[in-house]
Amino acid sequence: MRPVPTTIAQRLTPAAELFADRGLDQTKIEDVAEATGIAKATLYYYFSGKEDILAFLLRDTLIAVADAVAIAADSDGTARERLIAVLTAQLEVMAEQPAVCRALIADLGRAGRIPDIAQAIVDAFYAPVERLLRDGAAEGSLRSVDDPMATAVAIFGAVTISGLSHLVLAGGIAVDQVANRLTELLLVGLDPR
Amino acid sequence: MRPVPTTIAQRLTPAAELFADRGLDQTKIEDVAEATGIAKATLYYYFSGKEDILAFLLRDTLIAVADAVAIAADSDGTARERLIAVLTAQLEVMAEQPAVCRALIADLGRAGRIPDIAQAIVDAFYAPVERLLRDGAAEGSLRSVDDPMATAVAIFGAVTISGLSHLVLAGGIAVDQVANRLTELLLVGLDPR
Amino acid sequence: MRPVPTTIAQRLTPAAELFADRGLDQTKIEDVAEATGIAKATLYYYFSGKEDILAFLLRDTLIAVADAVAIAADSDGTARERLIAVLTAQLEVMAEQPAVCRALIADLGRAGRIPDIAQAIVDAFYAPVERLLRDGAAEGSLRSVDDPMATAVAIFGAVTISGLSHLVLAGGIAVDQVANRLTELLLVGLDPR
Amino acid sequence: MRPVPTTIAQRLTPAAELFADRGLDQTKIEDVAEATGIAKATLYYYFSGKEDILAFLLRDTLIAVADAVAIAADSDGTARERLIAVLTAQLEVMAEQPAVCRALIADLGRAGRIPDIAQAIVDAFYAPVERLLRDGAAEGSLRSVDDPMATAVAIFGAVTISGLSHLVLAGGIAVDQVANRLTELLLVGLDPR
DNA sequence: CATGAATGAGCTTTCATTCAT
DNA sequence: CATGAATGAAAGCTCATTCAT
Repeated sequence: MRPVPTTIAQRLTPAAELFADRGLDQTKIEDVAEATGIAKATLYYYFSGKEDILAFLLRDTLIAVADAVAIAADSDGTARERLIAVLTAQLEVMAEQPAVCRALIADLGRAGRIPDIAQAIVDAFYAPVERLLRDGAAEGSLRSVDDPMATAVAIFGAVTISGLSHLVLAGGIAVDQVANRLTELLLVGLDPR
Repeated sequence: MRPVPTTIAQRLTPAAELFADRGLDQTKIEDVAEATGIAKATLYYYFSGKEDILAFLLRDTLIAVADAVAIAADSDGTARERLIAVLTAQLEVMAEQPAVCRALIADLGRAGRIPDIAQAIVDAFYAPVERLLRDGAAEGSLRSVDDPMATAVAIFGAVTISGLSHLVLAGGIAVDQVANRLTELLLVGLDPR
Repeated sequence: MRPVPTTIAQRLTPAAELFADRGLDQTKIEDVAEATGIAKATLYYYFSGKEDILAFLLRDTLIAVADAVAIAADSDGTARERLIAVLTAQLEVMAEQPAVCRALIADLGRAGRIPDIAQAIVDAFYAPVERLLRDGAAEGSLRSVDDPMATAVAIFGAVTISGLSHLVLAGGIAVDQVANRLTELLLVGLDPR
Repeated sequence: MRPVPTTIAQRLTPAAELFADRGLDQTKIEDVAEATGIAKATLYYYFSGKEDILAFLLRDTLIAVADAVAIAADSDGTARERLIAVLTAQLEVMAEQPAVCRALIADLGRAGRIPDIAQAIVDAFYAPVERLLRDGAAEGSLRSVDDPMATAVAIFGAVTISGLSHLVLAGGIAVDQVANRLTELLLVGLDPR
């Protein structure tokens, strides 16, 4: 693929909306062309097809997530505190990039099949949480769990589906509120104190 | 739609595999015809199209989930105990119908857009959990949460994404193990005791 | 490929005209559809594409040539007489199927690249002539030549290019006249007697 | 068209290969650009399109043929001797410019449709042979034929198809050998002496 | 003079869908 | 009831072509 000029990359945002609303297959390249104002043939000049455009958008956002998460994960404080910061950071990026995130989650199946993207999901969501779970267990700020990766996956599910649900039903994420509730559920649990 | 004869319904299973593997749009009616051994035109005799076939499969499985969940939710014991039973029941059906469940979750976005199916998801997954959260809070077997529906959504995310992850990566779900880990995460939480 | 029904095969003749006039690439499938009255999608139902349609037509005609030539080659008489009969038969089929033959020769390069067709050309044109050259040399009715295959190729060139030239310039072949002249050139030669 | 600088003209040879191998339509301007190292837009600066590039190459070679043939046709000796010299000269140029010649013959149909080129073919191949046939008949060194032009066409067919066949199958032309065989066939004929 | 970037215009191809049998 | 045959409608993708630099 040719390097995508910023002028093109910037105008691509409306495409995410389209992909999120209708799904990849129900979005015609022509729709993307119309929505972005980029000629169909120009899209093909820079991308190999629809899937490549979606992947480009996802990659971009996943890198943003990974960056924000890395900062949160490497901040000061206990692993417990940093875990909260990480979940909040994840929700924050979802709130900022609603369209791409909806597209990502709604099409999880396909996204997972693009190896590039699958790896980026791991890097942005699973790996940092898993590491914090281990760190927390080691330092005593979090309970030790059997299989940190499996737990990270469950947390990913809780966070992203919650986020998606708010995006779809409420049109946006009240990050602090959602983060608080998720934190309470995941840290304190549902057992009565 | 004409009532689907059992002879047809039974041969439809391979279609779920197809939908799960490639997604609805990447699956041609012709593929379904070939995989099931039912002639293309015959499929059109009973269904209005691909989406209708998928909806038929999803509906079937969602009813199975709803039934199993209803039994678990209405069993004896505290709300806490019944919540565990419900999550286990959900995982059990996922383990029994892996293809349909993969299709359901991988295409969550689209599934949510079929109103029929959206309602069935609510009935099978959200509503019973929400009810138990309320019951548990009332009877004291579960901690009271601010927004039971939001919590139910988070739980749905944790359970289904965990289940999906196991289906895809491990090829199946070790129900008891997964249920135990999820129960621990969701009930006990990650805070050190 | 599906077996092509006779109803379809018969209506295909105008396509040969198109291919002959404009060449394969300058002929749109849509043109073929229009000229034959067969819907574009129906053409794709029976053929894998333009090239396949052309190959079908060529194959058909080459078989006709091969048949006519075989009869001529196996008739009574000396090899010399039968060679004349063969050349005449080749011209006769060219005269009967002008469009396909023009398409064949005008696109010799491409035709030669379809292995199927290349073989059919050998069977219909080269092989029988080569055999007669050998037979004639053996029985004494024809002069013995160094490399009968090379001579067969030269004869093929003289015959087909002559035929093509008449088809294009005169709109048809006066078979007897052309055959006589070619026979004289190839048998008697240009040397003064 | 702008006058083509020699620097450009020289680098054009690989294009002939492309045209010969795939045909004009199956060769993209981009392929030509890549094969020659001349930027696509630069090709458009000097030529009006693909066809024009091919015509340029053909014209060049046809002029070479015409020149070589004119020298042979105007040499000393009987018409019979000069005819042999002409055929040899034709084969010689084919041997020297195999790619262009393959492109010319393989696409005879199209080439004939470019008026410029059609005329050049007549000048290079038909006309000189026809003239020699007439001269030979007049001076008695060649048998008189009914229709010298038709005979010239047949000879053109025998020569070019033989040459093409050797180019394609043997990768080159053993000029003297091929010329000898053709001379024998065309002058002496196949009748036993 | 030469060219990288951008695009308009089409064409092939695919598929969901229908219907006569 | 079930289906093979046929097709309308669409869309992805390609490429020749142009221009600003």
